[in-house]
Amino acid sequence: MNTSRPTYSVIAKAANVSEATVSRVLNGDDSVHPERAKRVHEAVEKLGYKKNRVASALASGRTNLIAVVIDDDLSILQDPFWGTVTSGVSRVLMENGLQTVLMVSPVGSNEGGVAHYLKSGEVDGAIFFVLHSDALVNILKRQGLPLVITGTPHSSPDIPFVDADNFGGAYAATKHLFAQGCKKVAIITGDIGTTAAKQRLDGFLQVYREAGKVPAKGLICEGDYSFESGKEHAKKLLAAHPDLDAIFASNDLMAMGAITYLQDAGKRVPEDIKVVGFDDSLIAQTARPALTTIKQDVVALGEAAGNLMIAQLNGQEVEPVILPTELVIRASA
Amino acid sequence: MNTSRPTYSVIAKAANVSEATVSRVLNGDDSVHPERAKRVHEAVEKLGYKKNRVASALASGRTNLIAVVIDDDLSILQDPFWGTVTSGVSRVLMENGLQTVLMVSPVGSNEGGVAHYLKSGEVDGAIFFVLHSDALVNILKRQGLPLVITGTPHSSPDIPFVDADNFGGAYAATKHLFAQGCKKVAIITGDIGTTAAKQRLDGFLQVYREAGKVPAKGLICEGDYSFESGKEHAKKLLAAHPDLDAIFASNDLMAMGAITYLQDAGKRVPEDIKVVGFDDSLIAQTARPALTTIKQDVVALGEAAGNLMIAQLNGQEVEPVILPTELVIRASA
DNA sequence: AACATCCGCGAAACCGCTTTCACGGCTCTA
DNA sequence: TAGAGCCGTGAAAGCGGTTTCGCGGATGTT
Repeated sequence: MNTSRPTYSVIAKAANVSEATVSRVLNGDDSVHPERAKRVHEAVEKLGYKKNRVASALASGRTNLIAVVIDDDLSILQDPFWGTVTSGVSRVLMENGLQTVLMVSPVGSNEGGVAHYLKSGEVDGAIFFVLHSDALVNILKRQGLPLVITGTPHSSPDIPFVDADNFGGAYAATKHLFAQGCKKVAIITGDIGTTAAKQRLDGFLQVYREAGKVPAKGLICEGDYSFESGKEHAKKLLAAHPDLDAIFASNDLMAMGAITYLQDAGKRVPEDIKVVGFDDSLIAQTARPALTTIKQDVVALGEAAGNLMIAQLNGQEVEPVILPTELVIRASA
Repeated sequence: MNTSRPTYSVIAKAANVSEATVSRVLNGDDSVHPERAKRVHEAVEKLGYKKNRVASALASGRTNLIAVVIDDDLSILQDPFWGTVTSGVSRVLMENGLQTVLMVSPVGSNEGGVAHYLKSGEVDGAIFFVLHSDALVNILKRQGLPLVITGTPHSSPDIPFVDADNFGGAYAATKHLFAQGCKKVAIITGDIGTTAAKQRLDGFLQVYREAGKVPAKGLICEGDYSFESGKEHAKKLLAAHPDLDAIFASNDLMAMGAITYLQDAGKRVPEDIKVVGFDDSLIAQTARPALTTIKQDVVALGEAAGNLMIAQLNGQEVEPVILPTELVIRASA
């Protein structure tokens, strides 16, 4: 910055008031006489004044920065899911005069760069994605930092979170397969360390339970959300259960992996084996056959997270938010 | 923040030195006697001191914040491409002690929130993605803000940028199709308002030129990077040119759209018509047939952008970076 | 031995805004 | 009409670092 910008002192002189008054006017304190307020506004306008947010942050203790912490390595942003959530968050925050600071890094220990940054009071709040451990979150909570978790936390009941209705989605997907007449329905779960994967498995099991059955041995496989893992488990499933007639995969990518293997193995989808995914991502629409899947409103998820943060900053009590999911029937089941 | 953290004054007392010395030690000024520096470090360690970055920013004029500006609406982050670039940027910046401030918003005018924010000196630099207009960039440039553009700028020759070798990639893709014996090769370009789309078209044309031919009328169509647009143009192409034997699409999504239409129209890919995409995104790998495409190292793109920013902050002269692209041969061509 | 240099260090000003505090002038009550 | 209570306002003290400036002593030069 070579061109120095005006400060309060300049504005104050131009408007013939004190700096304190300038501050009051610019922060919406209505105890200032309208006439003087008007003079201040005019001076601001005329001189093209922009408040220095850093100085403001130092003096007030509010930075207007919210951290979005993605507790994972970089590859995670290649999944459009988190990119989309992030944009939702970012938009809501921006509308409320807050900026989004993005931190993509395995949080792991409580002493890494991210932890350090969050604890050093440079942000007014933090929104976590893909939380692998509650340790840091609990520490921050204790420090009084407003927090929101996207996805269901493991063991921190008192931290506000937003999540999709994983259980309901998985239930609907599995129910749909049963309704199509499938007898032997398998599930490929996600990384079972995540609560979402667990909830989806629960939804799946619930359908079996209501039908008075239990899934045969080997029909429950633990994947890791990757294309390869879908392929691999489809192979194992088909080998162990030649009469398999449906697979519910915990995300679209694994569903695609499964379909790829099944087709290579000479099975027709959906005629021989039906497949349902989860997420309704782009690949679900471009796949052949187009993938039947569970749609989550990902932008809404981000917006909900942002709104939960705003509410907390305003001192409101907040409740966890569970967003509905929806079965999207396409060609694969 | 209820728990108040120690300040320089506390550290200074504990180490029995002045605040100035504490500052010097913590900023790596090696003119301090090792013995006293050691005392400072011990005090810092013992008291768990963390520097307040806001105060530091105010005093030094450096915020350690770099804006990543995506000049588009939210939907853009649903394209994993930008998410991936962002992670590359973020990692490099973080390694250099900088934080990433994400701003997803159509920049458009020079007076919106983003413009305001950038001009108010709260970031040490800005990296732009998907620039639709050079107006704001030129203003910021004039203010002396370090800038990096990801993608080739329209008309700002003096602003450092990073880009993939679009021309070379398109050239390789088209050349490959010719080498496979194709006679009638069409192109579906991206939004021709973007420099990348233009460069890809140029690469395509260059191959024709070298072969001493010109593409027949109607073989060049302008798409918009969407799946639908790929479908639509494939339809038009096939209608106008029943003997078409290859399509080069400017991104994978349009390539997939084209393949989808061709297959529905009873054409076999690659036997009847070969298709090449661009990006090597996830769908290229999951597609059936797997898509032959041009791979760009997207993470490297982000890292290059980050490094260009770091270099500028260090006062180094920087040159634009063009990253190589690579033909990935799969099943579709 | 006398004088110019250099070096490590602390005092203090400063970055630009926020917020407390107290003061002068007014209105209100008894 | 004197005392209490309000209100709009400015002076000034921070917020927590960074950086300039100059001092005292050690070193180097004739």
